[in-house]
Amino acid sequence: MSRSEESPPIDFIRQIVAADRLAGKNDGRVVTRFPPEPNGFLHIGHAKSICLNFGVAAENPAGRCNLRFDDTNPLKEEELYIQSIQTDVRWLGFDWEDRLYYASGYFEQLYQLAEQLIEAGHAYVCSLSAEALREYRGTLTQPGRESPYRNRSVADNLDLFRRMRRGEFPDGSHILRAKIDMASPNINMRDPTLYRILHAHHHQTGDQWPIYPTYDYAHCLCDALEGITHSLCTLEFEDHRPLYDWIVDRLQGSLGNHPQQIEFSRLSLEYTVVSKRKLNTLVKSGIVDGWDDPRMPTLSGLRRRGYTPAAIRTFCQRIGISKTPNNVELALLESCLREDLDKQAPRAMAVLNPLRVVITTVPEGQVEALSAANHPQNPEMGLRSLHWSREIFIEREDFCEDPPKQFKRLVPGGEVRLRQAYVIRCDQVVKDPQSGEIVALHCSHDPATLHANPPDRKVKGVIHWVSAAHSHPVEVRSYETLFTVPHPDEAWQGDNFAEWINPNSLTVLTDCRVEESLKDAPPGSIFQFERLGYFCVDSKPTQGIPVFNRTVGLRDTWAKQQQEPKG
RNA sequence: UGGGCCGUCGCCAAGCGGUAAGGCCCCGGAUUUUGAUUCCGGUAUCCCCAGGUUCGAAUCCUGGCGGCCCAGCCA
Repeated sequence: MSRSEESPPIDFIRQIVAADRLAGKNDGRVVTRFPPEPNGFLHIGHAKSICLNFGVAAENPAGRCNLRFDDTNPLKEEELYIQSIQTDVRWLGFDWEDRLYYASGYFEQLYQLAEQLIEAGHAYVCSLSAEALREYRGTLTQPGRESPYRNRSVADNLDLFRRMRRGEFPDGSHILRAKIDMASPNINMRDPTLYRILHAHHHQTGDQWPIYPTYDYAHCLCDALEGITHSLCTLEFEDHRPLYDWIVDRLQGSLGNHPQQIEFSRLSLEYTVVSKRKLNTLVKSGIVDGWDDPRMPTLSGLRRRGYTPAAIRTFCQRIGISKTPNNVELALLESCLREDLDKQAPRAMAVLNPLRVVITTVPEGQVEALSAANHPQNPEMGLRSLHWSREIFIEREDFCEDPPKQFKRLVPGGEVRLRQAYVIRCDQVVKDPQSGEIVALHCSHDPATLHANPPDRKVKGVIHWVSAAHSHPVEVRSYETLFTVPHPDEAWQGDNFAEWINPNSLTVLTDCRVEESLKDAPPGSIFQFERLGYFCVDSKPTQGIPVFNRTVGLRDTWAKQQQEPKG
């Protein structure tokens, strides 16, 4: 565990957990769960919940966190997601050991418990249509009305419910409802639906069930059945807590424990959306390449982009846990990323927009081996070799004929250091006679400057380079945010999202060169291209030249200065 | 005009009646063969507003204002 992950901050949830343990509540046990619905890929918002739930468990002696698929809606869920979710949670660095559960694994128990509720007069079968049900519910400001089926006898309810289970009724013809209070100011308490008829194939239970429990009914009971002590969820479930408690209270005799639901605010991140529905729209509309497109905030997208699990964990720790509505700046995520990558990533040189440079002082055919440190601060990362020869490439923007003030790169007649190599001077600029475009530079090098600075003069600039003959062609994909506005969730109403899509979210550079040591870098491996940023080898197989994804740029104070209007 | 929740620096976020932590961003400066990293230093007399209680309030009380969530047989 890295330094930045040493001491998790004590947020209000951890305070409650600590106080409960001190008070001896739940015999000191701390059991949490991460309960995703397998209807999409996990994203950065889920990471917050995963880090919280697994984190709280890990911080407490004998604490445990279960992974439980909340699979009560077969219409929306798929086996595919079950696999990807497990991959992502493991990748993030968490382990549920042998505690992998499914809400569907409790279907029989949930059914029996429902019969108990009916027998105790707490639930009834309602035969109102969906539309009628809506009318009877009332509105935010007006109370609802009691269903005409509300006072069916226990025997009738039991009979009907059993027949629902046997599959005797068509979808939508009946539901099982809790008998609570149609006049409650909390709409969730107006006789909420517990079971619906759905003749649908379930990815886990097959065609065993023609009825399925709702979230409100299943979630609290699964928690209780698993011995969850602290059921952590996002703020929108706050209004459901009275129902959660109501159900568990009615069935307490059969359950034995009563988990405590605690809500925290969900993550919202600048310039991105974190809603499965909206992410799905981006995928379906072809705006992105898939759920793992490097621009997506999904864990699979972030992984492909080059984000590390440690960076995401640190991020989740730094944003904290609270109930405040938030919109976290991208800068914080990127800062966590750079912090981790700076330590981890071996350095290398790559030129994204090559400009040919002929070193006239190096004879044709001469090659000199140079060695370079893989990390400037960490000698343990070793050395690699580079080859110095007559023709090299430098970055086009590292040369300027008419430089702005403070420009410390290469200019006509001026000197710069080539990183890990010699100081060169630009003697001649070669232009295309037709277009006037600069096609090459003729430079001379100072052979005394390999590991030493010239004693008689100061060379301010250092630029990166690759040997023309020894470097390899690669494609580089550079990314920007998917949206042009910092709060796309607010702007995105209905299907107007196209107007907020950033047309420059992907830039493909096909004429890049990387140094020789990167020739066979495996997919997923990540490097710092010096002076440019962090880049990783794309993990999707490609035919043709290798593809590098730009994970994130280096902090660039020069670029920032250039953009700013003077004064 | 129903109910629930939230409001501390540009963005997160501590604070739990004793006189505003920290991180990110930002601004200086030092070191640097990455305009990177690292390192120093700076940045809320004030905590949505207005009253009140108190020797003392961001923390307690009252009243406002602003924001978010809820009317799926979704989760």
